[in-house]
Amino acid sequence: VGRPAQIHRADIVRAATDLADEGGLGTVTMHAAATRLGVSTMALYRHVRNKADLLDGVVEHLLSEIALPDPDLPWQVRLSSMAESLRRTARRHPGAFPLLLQLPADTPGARRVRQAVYEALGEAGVPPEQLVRVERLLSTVVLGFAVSETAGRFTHGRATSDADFALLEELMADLLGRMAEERPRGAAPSEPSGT
Amino acid sequence: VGRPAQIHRADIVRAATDLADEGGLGTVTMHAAATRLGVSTMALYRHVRNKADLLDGVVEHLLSEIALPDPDLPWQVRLSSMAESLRRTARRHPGAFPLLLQLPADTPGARRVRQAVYEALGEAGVPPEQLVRVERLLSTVVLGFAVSETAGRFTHGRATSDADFALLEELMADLLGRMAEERPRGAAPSEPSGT
DNA sequence: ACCTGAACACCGTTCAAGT
DNA sequence: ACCTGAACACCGTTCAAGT
Repeated sequence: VGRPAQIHRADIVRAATDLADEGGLGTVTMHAAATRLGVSTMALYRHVRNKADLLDGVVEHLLSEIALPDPDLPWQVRLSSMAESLRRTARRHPGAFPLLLQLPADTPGARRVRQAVYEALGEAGVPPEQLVRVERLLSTVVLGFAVSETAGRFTHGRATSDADFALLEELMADLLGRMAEERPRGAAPSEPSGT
Repeated sequence: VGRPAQIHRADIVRAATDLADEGGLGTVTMHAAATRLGVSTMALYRHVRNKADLLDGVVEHLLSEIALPDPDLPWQVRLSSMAESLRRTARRHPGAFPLLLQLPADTPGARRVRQAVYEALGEAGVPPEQLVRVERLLSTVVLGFAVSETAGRFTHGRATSDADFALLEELMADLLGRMAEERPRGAAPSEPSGT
């Protein structure tokens, strides 16, 4: 009656994330995570509902690593820096990252990032009724790129990836220019910018 | 000595694909595929090297379903029709499709589609030394969209997806316009077109 | 040549039992 | 309250054996 917990949910999530990054998603196992924590497999079930819940935790952990930029920076810089932060997270977690593209993005961590994108897009002049749609499209494009870059569909080196991403950013800047016909704002309209 | 085979690789691949589409990738099991074919689990190992090889087969099967358009059609129509065919394949195989984004695209089936895209892009006026790069970017964008649309990251209906995809096509048309500065070809340059 | 039974080392999960 | 041992129903894979 009243034993202090030896492990916490965050420990298990971290162990699972590390396993995925070291050996791929297939090596993420209740047994392996428990062993890594020096505890029996069954002990995990006091802290996570089941394996699916554990993987949700991993996704949430990845999202929490995406840095939100200073809101006082110009919107182009903010979008661009969030996209870079997402790519860095993907590179840090090549095994676990593909989960992001497959789970419905409706968790607190996902909303946190999305909200910051909405604000930048608003300043960019995207009309409010188009915000949801534009964010969805941009995040799909960036996520798809990051997963491809990370999960092995691309085989070339970093320099090529960076150049490709720069081209993708130009494309997205074009989209923003196209969406922001009303409400002119202080941005140079044809500058290769955001997200 | 000399017993006629009861099952063939194609049967196993089809069974695995059906399982994935009905119950998700997690339900694809050597046991389940064998049961579906009315054969013992171990019989499969005469026709596929292991489970990874089976999943490669599934990817190849999906790629084979992407229809290549008549080469005499205008390049815009061809790109657009290949993209639509890919989306249809994704919708037909929601469980298995995400595999496409994660496996290196270096199989005969992948090359077959890629080659057709190269040809269309060439006619669009993309300079030869940019072909590989542009194709890579376009396929990443379309694949990322199709996986998101299919694997549950989006929760809205078909109409919204179609509208989003139309916007994505405009984006890609912008890219082609930007890449095709030399070698003017017979295309209307600002028409919402390809891939 | 093709298929199968038995076996092995692993999975996820539950439940009663220990402290 | 937290952890564990034993147990169950499942995995992928190998190998010797059947026809």
